[in-house]
Amino acid sequence: MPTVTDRYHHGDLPNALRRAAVDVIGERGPAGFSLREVARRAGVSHTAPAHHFGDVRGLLTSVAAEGFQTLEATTTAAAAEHDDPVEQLMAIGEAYVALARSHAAHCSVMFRPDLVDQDDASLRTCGLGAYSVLERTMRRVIEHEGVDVDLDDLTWMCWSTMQGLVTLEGKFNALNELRGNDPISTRDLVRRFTAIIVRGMHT
Amino acid sequence: MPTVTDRYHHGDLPNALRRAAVDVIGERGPAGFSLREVARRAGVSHTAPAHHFGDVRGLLTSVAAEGFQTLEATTTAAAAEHDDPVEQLMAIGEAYVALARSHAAHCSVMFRPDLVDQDDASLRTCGLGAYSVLERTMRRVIEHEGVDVDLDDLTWMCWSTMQGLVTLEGKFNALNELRGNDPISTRDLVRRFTAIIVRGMHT
DNA sequence: TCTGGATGTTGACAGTGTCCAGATCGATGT
DNA sequence: ACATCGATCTGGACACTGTCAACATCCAGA
Repeated sequence: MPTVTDRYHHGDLPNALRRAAVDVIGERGPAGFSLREVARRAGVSHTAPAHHFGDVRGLLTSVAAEGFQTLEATTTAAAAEHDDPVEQLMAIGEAYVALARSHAAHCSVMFRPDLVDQDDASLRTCGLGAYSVLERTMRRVIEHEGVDVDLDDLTWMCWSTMQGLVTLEGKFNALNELRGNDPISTRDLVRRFTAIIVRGMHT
Repeated sequence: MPTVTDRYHHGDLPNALRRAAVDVIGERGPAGFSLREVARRAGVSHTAPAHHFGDVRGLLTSVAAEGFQTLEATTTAAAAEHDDPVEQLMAIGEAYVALARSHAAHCSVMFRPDLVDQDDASLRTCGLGAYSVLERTMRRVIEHEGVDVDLDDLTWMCWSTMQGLVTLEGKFNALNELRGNDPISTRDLVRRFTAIIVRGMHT
């Protein structure tokens, strides 16, 4: 009985290619990405990906969109475990930095305009979905704190801080080690940063 | 009389290669970078760069280090134009986002572990130099505000927020446009984010 | 002066993305 | 049942890439 990979028509090649792409990026980084290597791992000819994604950029765009989808899913789930809005905000932050670890390949592509088609409709939709989770929570935080501040400002500041933390984490740890300090928990850092934002929104 | 580029020995090839590399990255993005194209623009054979930078990673590492150097220089100059520590902090933030525009090529490489040798000694030195400018100013802010908070925490939060702002700026503007809002000045955003951090450091 | 090391060149090799023509399959209509 | 057509996949080709080895050129110090 032929398995699904033996057949001329793969069956679900797009998903298989996405998984292979994530593996390759995870091992070699986005710079070492190779479309042919991806095809090889999916057990398919080197031109097969083009029929589904057009272009290397198309495949990476699809990976990025998948990243935003799981970001929306995990942050939604994390927020749902708390009632207090501030705790929800912290949980979202923790989920964000956790995702940067568990899905490093996706995250290393999501904000890279040179690798991804920023105008792709599904990418924009998925990005917006992830944003609205944070925005919804931030709205509740603002109400809970009873302050009068711009929702978009706060939402973007929160996202910026988390994203910056993720990209600078390496340098942060390097400096910490250089100075002989104890290693710092990124989760704790997220909580302290979030606390500063919440306090700082009061006039 | 032969110009410097006519001679067998270029004279200052490393700098010429760095400049060419910055041009290429600026036009094609870090993903479209090509060592041969850089050599072509410098008017030199395709293997010449190897003698100065070893491989492509070496050249990009050098570009990144240069980026940190000019970051240190511009933030230092920006801070020197004010006396009030909080104003200095804001000026540093403005200089940071300005650098992301004026030196987009450098910035698109500085925090990319897959493109750059993070263990390179000169890169680490330059990165530390840029960090210490922000740290010095943040120390003054903390004293000025008379609060008792961890200096490293605040410094990294400030850097994270600025860095996140720069990488998310595109998505931010896209959403803003989608909702039909007026375009937002990134400089104003930096000032508001900084103000939140300064307020939030009070217990 | 000559000699060694730094600097730059040429040629080669495997690997890459994309285009093109063709092969194979599955669903659809008769 | 069967022909057909579009979707899916293959193989070959092309220009381009990074790196290696062997060679050429030049400068500086013994």
